[in-house]
Order: sequence, then C-alpha cells, then structure tokens
Amino acid sequence: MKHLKRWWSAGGGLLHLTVLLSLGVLRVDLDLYLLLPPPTLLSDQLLLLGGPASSAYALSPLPASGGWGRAGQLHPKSRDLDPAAPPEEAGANVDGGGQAVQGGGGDPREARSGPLGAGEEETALAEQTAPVPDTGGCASEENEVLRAKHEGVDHSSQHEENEERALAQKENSFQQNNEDENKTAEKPDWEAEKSTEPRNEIHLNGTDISPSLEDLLQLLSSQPENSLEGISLGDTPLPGSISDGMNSSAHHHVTFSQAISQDVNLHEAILLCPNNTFIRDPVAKTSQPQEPFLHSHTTNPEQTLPGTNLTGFLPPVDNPMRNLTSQDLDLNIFEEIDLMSLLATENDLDQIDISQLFDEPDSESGLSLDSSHNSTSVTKCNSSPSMCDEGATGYSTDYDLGAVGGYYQEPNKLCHVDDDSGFHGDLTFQHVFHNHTYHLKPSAPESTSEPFSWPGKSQKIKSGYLEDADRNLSRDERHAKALHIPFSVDEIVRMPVDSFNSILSRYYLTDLQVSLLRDIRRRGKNKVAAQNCRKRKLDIILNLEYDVCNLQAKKETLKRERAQCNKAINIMKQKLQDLYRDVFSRLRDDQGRPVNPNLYALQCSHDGSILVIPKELVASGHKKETQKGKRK
DNA sequence: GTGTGATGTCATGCG
DNA sequence: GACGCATGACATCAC
Repeated sequence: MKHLKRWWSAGGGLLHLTVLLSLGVLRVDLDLYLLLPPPTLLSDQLLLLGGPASSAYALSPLPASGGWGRAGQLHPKSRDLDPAAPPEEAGANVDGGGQAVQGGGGDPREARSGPLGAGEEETALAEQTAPVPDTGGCASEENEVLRAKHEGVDHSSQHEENEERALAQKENSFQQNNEDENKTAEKPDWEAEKSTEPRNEIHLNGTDISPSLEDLLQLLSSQPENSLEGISLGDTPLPGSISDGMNSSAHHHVTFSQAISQDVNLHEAILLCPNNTFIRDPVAKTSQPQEPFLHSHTTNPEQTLPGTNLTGFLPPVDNPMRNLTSQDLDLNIFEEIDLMSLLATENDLDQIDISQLFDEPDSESGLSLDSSHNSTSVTKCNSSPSMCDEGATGYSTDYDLGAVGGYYQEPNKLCHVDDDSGFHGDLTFQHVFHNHTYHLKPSAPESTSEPFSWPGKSQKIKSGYLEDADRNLSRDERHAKALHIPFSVDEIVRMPVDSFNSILSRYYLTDLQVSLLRDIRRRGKNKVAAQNCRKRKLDIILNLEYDVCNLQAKKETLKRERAQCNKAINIMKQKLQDLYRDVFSRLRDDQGRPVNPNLYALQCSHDGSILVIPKELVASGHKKETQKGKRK
C-alpha cells in the first residue's frame, strides 16, 4: 500500500481510512484508500516554451505554423486590460484563457502540474474518469486503486487519435512554414522587405492598437514634464501618429525602433497607476544594472553587422527612441528577443530574415519583448564559440549542438543586433547563431548581470539561470529545443511510426537531428513501457496480496465451518445416545423384563423396520460384510 | 550518511 | 530487419 500512496501522491491522492470491523468472532482491519482525482493537469505543451510568469504581455497561442519560432509575440490589443493590473495578472489572464499558450506565457513550473511525466499525466487524467469497480473483501480497496490505475493506463490510448490528428496538422503547418520560408528566401531582398510591410500593420494591429497608443501618448503628453522617470517623450520624434509611422513604408527603416518604442510605451504605460504615477516593473529594477552593458551593445548597430544590410532594420544610432529603449525599457523586453532567437527556425541569416524578424508581426518579432536576461544572451554571443557550445548544450555532449542543419538552422537574428564585436562574416554569424540559441530559455525568471562565461559543464550547471530555465525541461526536451526540433517530445514519442518516418524523410535533417529524434522516440517509448511494466508489476503484487488475503479469509471461514460441523456432530451423537437410552428404557423382552442395552443393539433393516438383535450377531454380521467386501 | 522508493535509461529478448 | 513491447538491471534523485 505504500506504493499506492506514493504513486498517487504524484498527481492525485488517496484518502486513507482505517476501518475496524467486528464480524462475530473476527476483527477485520480494512485499509480504505479512496481515490481522489488528481489536480487538473495542464497540457504538456505548456511546458514547451513557457515564458516568465511575470510577463505583462499577452502571448498568443501557437499559430498554425507549428514551428517553434512562431510563438511568443505580443498582442497589443490583449493588453487593453486594466493598466493598473500587475504583470502577473496579465500573465495569469493569458494562462487562464483556456488556450494552450505554447508561446511561453507563464512560468513552466506553474504550467507543470507536478512531477508527473507525460505518461503519468495521461494516466492521471485517465484516472480522473476511470470508474472504480466495486469489489469486496479486505483487499478490494486495493484492487480498486489497482483497477483504476489499469484503466488509466489503458485510457491513454484514447488520446492517440486526437494526438495523431493534431500531429498531422502541426506537421503540415510546419511543412507549410518551411515552404513559406523558402519562398521568402528566394525573393530578392527588396521583395522580401516589401512583403513584410503589411505585417507591420498586423504587428501593431493597425488601427486597433493605434487609438490606445494615441490615448497613451496623449495621456503622457498631458504630463507637465512629458517625462516618466527620465523617459523624455518630448525628445522622442514620433513621425506623426504611431499608426502612420507603422503603416508607412517610407518609415520602414524606423519600424523596429518604433516598434520597440511603442511597445516600450505600451509596457511602460501599462505600469501606470490610475493616478498616472509611474511604477517600475520590479523585474526591470533588478535588471537595471545591466543597462550600461545593454546600451553599449545597441549603440552602434552598423558596427555590429559589417557587410550586412541590417542597419536599415536597426534603430538608428541617434534615435532617441533607442535611448529610451536602452535606458528605461524594461529589460524583460529583451528576454523576448532571446526567446525569439531561440525559436528561430529559418535557415540562413540574411537581410530578409532580419527584416522579417523585425517587421513580421506574426512572428516572434512581436518586439513585445519581455525579457530580463538580454544581457545574458548578448554576452553569450560575445563568448567564444566553444563557450557558446557549452552553454548551449545544457546537458552532456551527446549531441553537438553546434552542428545544426536542415530546416532549423535559422540563426539568432537578434543576436546580431545585440552583438557589437564578434561578427566578421557569415560563418561567424552562423556559428554564433547556432550555438547561442540553445541555451536561451524564455522562462528565465531573472537575468544575470555577470558576463556569460561557461568554461565547463559544472559551471554551467551551477548557473542559476540555467537551473531555473532548465529545471522544468527534461533532457530530451532540452535536446530537442537545442536542435530546433519542431515537435515536442511527447509528439515525437506518440506519433505513429509512419508519421515519424515521413518526418525523417521529408525534411532535411542532419544526422544529429535524426539521431536525436530516434533517441527521443526510443527513450520515450521505453519510458512509457517501463512505467507500464512497473504498474503491471505492482498490479501483480497487489493481486497476490489480494489473493493471500482472500485465501486467509477463506481459511478462517473453513475453520469456523469445521468447528461448527464438529459441534453439530457432537450434538447429534448426544441426541442419538439419548434416543438409544430412551428406546431401550421402553423395550421389554418376552418375560416383561427391560432389555439390557449392553447386550442388544438396534438395527435398521432395508425395509425400514427396526430390529433388536444381540450385539454378538451385529458384530458377526459386520465381519461377514467386511469379508464379502474384501472378496469382491 | 544511509536506506528506500520513484524514475529514467539501457540492454536484451520476444512477437 | 525494423519495430514495439516487456522486463531485468543499473544509475540517479528526492525524501
């Protein structure tokens, strides 16, 4: 029963009642384990890209693109909630929306409802609905738990159909995403750039967001000093209305800065108290020491990207909005950047990608940026490639994370933006991109101001940043994330073999990715099998205990029945003896004298008559019958 | 520090 | 032969 207690302690619960029954001469101790449904388990997908719970931004659910790099964008309209609401509330609203926020709108530690793994979660869910058979006996309660567990295990297969359906949809969307990316990559730079313009409108929600922003700006303008703790809006050249600036292709090169600025304003504004007093995000407070560092990285983007055309998508050097960003913007914003870079799945770094990143409203470019460890990512980028490798892996060097290929080679674009030192060519670009994205965890609760340097695995493990970020990710999940596998571990494990093989063959995957996929699938399958095996073993043990208990009860019953039979036999003997005496007391011989019971006996004949015969004849008769029986 | 249970993983065998 | 499954054995972690 201890097993059961611990087993249920994971997600559900057992109400343990000890009942003492008195059944006549028996006392039976019954351990009643009442099944309590485990707490509602959130979707496993919530774990995938969970973001900080403190994020004040509403993260949209993962769009149909299916890729990892399409989550976490800002929905400015979703922030038309109470401006005074704390960021935690906003995040809670996101999580409470009933949608699987795969883009990282919540603390994964909260999203994960306990130590249950994927299979256990499924089992626990099944156990909630599993009927509990009514069984009797001293071990029936144990069997109830047992059968409930069994049904939970069997119940897991009921989800497979839906999962396969969702998997196929996701796979299609992923393929479509790749196709779209390829199409975009084939376009000239200008065309790709042009193609991103409409997305600006979407990104900012066009007219939907503009009124609110205008209202905010008006509200800010109403301030006598036009300032918010050093944020001088008067120095911020907003090209007309924000919507105009965003929708105008003429202002395309300031889109990014504007986007950031608007988000900053929105973010800052949402922290405004009803009395228009500015409240700083506590996370931002903690990140303030990083500001000089951040600022230095964003000061001269032209130097950051030599030989590239990225400058057009970067905030101008003298853009006051950039100063606003670097000095007063909540540094949580840049965690989103890291998240986006982590989620990036395109192949090459080029101008198109950068423009898409900065302009594409539906992508991670939400620039809704809520991050607290931007400096960490920047520093990682500045680190040597080997360091990036170490930091990127986050686990043993089973997989060389630097060798990312296939469809998932999209570099971390924003790393380019932030880095100001190490880029002297595309090779360096890609190398750093490939590496530093792996260790970026969107859910890192706080940033670390110390420069990133992970000389070894031990130090990497010691890093609180990684500990917090990876704590809720299994090894395979980290591996898959690191290699940009666009499927969750659960999907990889549960998808049919045909789908799995089609994925392996349809997409250009590196050997590393294929190996990782196969390993994840094998380990996942075996993990479930081991869980089932242990449950079966426990089932067998419990059944045996149940059988032992039943047999012991049956033995006691038989003992009681035997005692009762012996007692009845004795009573019958006594009654027979009394009847004998009564009969002989009434018998008289021919002379009227009483018949001696020691010399005579009563014998029933075949016809039912009763004869009184001497015991000698009875004895001889018995001998003759015995002899006849022997002869026969 | 040690024991124990839970869990993940690997190796192996079987269908 | 690939695959899934079952299971023993081992390692690791948490309590």
